[in-house]
Amino acid sequence: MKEAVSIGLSAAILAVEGEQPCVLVVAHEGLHDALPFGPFDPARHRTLELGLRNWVGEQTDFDLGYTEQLYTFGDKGRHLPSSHSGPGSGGRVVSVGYLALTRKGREAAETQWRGWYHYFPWEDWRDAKPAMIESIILPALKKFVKDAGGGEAADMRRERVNVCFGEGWDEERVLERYELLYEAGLVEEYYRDNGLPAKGANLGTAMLFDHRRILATAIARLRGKLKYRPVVFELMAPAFTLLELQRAVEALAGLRLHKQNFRRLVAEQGLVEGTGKFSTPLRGRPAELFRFRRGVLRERQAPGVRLGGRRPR
Amino acid sequence: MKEAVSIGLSAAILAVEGEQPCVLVVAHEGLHDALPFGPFDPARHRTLELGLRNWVGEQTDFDLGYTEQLYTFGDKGRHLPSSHSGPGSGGRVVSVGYLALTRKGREAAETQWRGWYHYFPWEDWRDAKPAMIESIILPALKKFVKDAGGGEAADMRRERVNVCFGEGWDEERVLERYELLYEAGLVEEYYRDNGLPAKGANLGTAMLFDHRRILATAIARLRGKLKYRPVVFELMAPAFTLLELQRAVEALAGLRLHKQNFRRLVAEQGLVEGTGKFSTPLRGRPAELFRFRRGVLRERQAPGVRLGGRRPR
DNA sequence: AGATATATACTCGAAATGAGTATTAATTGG
DNA sequence: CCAATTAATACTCATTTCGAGTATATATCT
Repeated sequence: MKEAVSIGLSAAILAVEGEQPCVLVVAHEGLHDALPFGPFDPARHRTLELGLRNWVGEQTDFDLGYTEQLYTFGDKGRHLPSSHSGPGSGGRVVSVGYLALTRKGREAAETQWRGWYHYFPWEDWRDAKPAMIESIILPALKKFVKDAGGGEAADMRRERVNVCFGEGWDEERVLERYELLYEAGLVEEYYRDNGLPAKGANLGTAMLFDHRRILATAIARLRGKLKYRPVVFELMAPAFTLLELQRAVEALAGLRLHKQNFRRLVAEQGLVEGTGKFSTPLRGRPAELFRFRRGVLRERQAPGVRLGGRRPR
Repeated sequence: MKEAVSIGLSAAILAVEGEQPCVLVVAHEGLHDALPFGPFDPARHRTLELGLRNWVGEQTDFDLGYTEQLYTFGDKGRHLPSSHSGPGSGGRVVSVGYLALTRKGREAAETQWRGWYHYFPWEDWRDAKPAMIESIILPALKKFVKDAGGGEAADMRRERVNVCFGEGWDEERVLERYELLYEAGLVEEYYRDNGLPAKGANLGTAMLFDHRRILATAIARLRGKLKYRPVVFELMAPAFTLLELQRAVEALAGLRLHKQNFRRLVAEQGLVEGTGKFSTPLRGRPAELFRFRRGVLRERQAPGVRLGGRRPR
């Protein structure tokens, strides 16, 4: 090895508050939002995950509950310009991204929670299909296909556009969509990474380095996992009503669910158990408070909240 | 960063031949089988994956088709003893594992294909539930639970044993099972990594470093992906009969499938299309040859071979 | 011709899924 | 107190999917 390599650990720390899914960001250098990021020090930490937990514990007050490694990025040029490689190091930074789930609490000084649809406004289909898809994204992607100049390259682009934004919204393809918009020059990072002057539509809020890509990976992974592992409960208070649970799932998935079927599912699967206590809502009938039933882990194969969502058009 | 870190890239290169799922290994130092492994040189390679493709191309004759990053391991002490850290480096090795799918071809001199159930004999349920589960694994794990001395620690172990080897075989939990057997001292690597004299049952064939763990991760990922992405076709010849396809899926999943339902599924999903040609088998009625229908990628959300397998007891 | 092996077609009941309607229990404004 | 409103909860129903068969067709081998 001739060039020094250092390892950076980035974490997409996620939470839900009511109907809003959030991510913990640091207002980095006053320029771009960034994910909490720390170096891995092999002298101090036995494993990568322990390194992560260590500096997250130092920088914020969180107890990371569930954590999961996402992906290791080592790109030069693209999302990681070498001029910003990291503190005190001249060489390459390889960054290992993590997903962490937590309950919202008091954050440290420089960090704050932000709704993640600020970064991915096209991903929230709860109220309706986001208008920007028809008005901005699809026309721009049509041009992107055209610019390939016909032939096989154009076919591949057309297929990607269709898979990402065509008929049949697949809520899990968050990363694929972001990568497509990146390549089509629809997000700010594209111009920044390539040293070009910004032009055209810049969709969503940009982030530092490749952090938006890591966040996209995290959301995609979480949306997938939701369906076959009871991960939502990491984000919920110890007791909750079924509607609160549903709203949380909807927030994460970016879709509306059918209420009656949702409760049937959750109940039949044995994911929750009643506490006997009831909520005291401002209006409407009080709902029973439920808690997560740990037993499912033993009993069922894939205990998750399968979401047969409704996709508005 | 005080200590030097180097990045190693390991690849689990998988193929299927008839009924046998294989992995490409190098007979390393005459001691243990190893996965093809190479250093990442940041000076030469723009991305991690390009680095991987580069030296795999050098060491073997393969064109890696589908590749996917699996996991980045940075453990000290455990699977990566620092005395074997890698060529010419004194510090830690962080290893990035990859899954690659290919069609079996002529391999290079030092490499060879081996059936992956040599390393994980408990994972092959095609003929019957492997006898070693009842005769060796479960008794040993029972002792492992007992050794925790009751209380919460024992409960957690019991739950893990139950999830991994209890009622309801989940073919995807390959890594979880391997990790459990490791911790319970049922595989050779446990004794090697901890500098202990080997004792008790050593299940399956051991591999170098943490390579068996990476292979377990690869198999788990592949078994999962099978169901919602048409990855099997990366392993098949351009034309194949439906039974050949089924045998390949069964080999990967380690389960038997219901023939009539399998073809119904594959046909209804539009995963394949007939070529009009027919096989000329040694005995029995000739079967039509099919090819993968690329179109599905556009049309369907999760085009995979959903396997409602039969699990013998 | 008959045995054997495989391909392919079709059936049937059970369970899961998607989309409702109906009813109940609370609050709020008149 | 009554009607409107909001939300919880119960129940229905058609459709699809799934698991497990039976039945029949088309080869080869002896």
